[in-house]
Amino acid sequence: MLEKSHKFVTCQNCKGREHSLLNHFCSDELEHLNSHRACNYYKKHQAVFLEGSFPRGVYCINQGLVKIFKRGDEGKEQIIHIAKAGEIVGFRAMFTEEPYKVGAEALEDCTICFIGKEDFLNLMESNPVLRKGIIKELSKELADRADFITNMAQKSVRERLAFTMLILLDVFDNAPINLSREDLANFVGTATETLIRLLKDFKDEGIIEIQTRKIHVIDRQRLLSIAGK
Amino acid sequence: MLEKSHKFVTCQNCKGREHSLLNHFCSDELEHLNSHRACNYYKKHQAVFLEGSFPRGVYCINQGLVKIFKRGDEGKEQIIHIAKAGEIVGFRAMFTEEPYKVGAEALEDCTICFIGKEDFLNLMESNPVLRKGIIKELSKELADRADFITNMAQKSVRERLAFTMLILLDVFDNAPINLSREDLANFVGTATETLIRLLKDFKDEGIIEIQTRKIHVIDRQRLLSIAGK
DNA sequence: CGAGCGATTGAAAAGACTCAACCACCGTGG
DNA sequence: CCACGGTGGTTGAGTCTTTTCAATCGCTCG
Repeated sequence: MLEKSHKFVTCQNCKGREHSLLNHFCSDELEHLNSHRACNYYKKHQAVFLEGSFPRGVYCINQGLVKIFKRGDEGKEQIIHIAKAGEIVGFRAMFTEEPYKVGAEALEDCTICFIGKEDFLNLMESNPVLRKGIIKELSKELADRADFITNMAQKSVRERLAFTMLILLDVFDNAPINLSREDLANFVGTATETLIRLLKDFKDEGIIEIQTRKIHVIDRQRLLSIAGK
Repeated sequence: MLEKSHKFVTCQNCKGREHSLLNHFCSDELEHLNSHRACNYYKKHQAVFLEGSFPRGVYCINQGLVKIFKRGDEGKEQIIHIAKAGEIVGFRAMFTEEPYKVGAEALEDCTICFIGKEDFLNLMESNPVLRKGIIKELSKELADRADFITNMAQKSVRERLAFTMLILLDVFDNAPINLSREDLANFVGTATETLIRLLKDFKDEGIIEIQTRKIHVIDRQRLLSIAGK
């Protein structure tokens, strides 16, 4: 279905937009935005943009999940963020005028709209609300990452796993978490084997249920207390 | 000296400004900026702003170093950044309209100018170059933090120490690094004891020289290769 | 039905942390 | 001027977490 449906996506009918940075537009602006965008279909595992390449615009997720990650020296991925419908990805590097320092890849089949750099910058120039929204968003993410850094530095893998699962609960809208063990490990920042052992612990403690790949969170409260704070 | 000198600080004579976000102003703008600012003296260890308090403006460092840190659940600090002369600190939380998620504290005696929230936002509103500079800065820091996260997740303490020392080499303008062992450990993200042991290793390997508190980097190249990348 | 990749388990080793004790430097007050 | 107390720095030993490596299992897709 999704393979074709991207042809019918518009800003006007975009579900994600309501909760996004682009939610305040009047219908004229919306039409303008809509006419400067092109929707594409991305297959699971397909790259949205590559670490090291130059930004040509921004990507607005209409449907699906996209992981934002960085490769360490040994090639191991560290997942920095998982973006869902409504989120715009790839605009940070655009502002720095440097190549992407992170990569983005579809975690599942996605429909994603592209807005060219010029168009997007013009939009920002003429639209103070969008501008403020973006600045606010950048600032929020900075705070999130300060948190992330602190967690990485001070928490055990078990605590970080709990913390990560809480994030994923939100990303997956309380539906079962559906990620490869490797991606999960790369988000938590641990070895895949360690992650698997800890998942088993959580299962034994009745915090989660596991269906091969899918993880159901049973006891959210418990996760909160393990994650600390 | 410094105790009095803050009374004579102006935007016009501020050394740091040249390399800062506020470097492109014409003399009229500079005068305007200057008249909306107040310079204060901060003693070593004095708080610039507190985690949890509400931003009332921004702090522009005229002289000295300021650590930006976050407390983990057990109260241990994680240093996120060390800001030096010319840097503006505390504007991120201002944009989110939420309390500070990090704290800031003088690492040495400092002179720091304060610009009120309203004034600073007005300045941004009327000055597109400043605005773009800020957005660019926020984006750059996001990329830096993605790096930081990846380092934390994937590098050994030894590698992180090398990486951190390279950052500090810049912060201290290639002068000896002068931080408490605890602060250093809290920047690297490790226990103080572990940090001390690793410093000794570096010393034994001829990479650094230690004078009680001060650390001289002898072999920058070596640090680069240990840090990886 | 077989190949192959992702998931899982086990055992051993390494890295880092904790705790406890000790040292050294610095400023204070007698 | 020196003894004192305190903080920050250093060292050692033991422990625990986490990683690594190797091997096995079991889906899923062609």
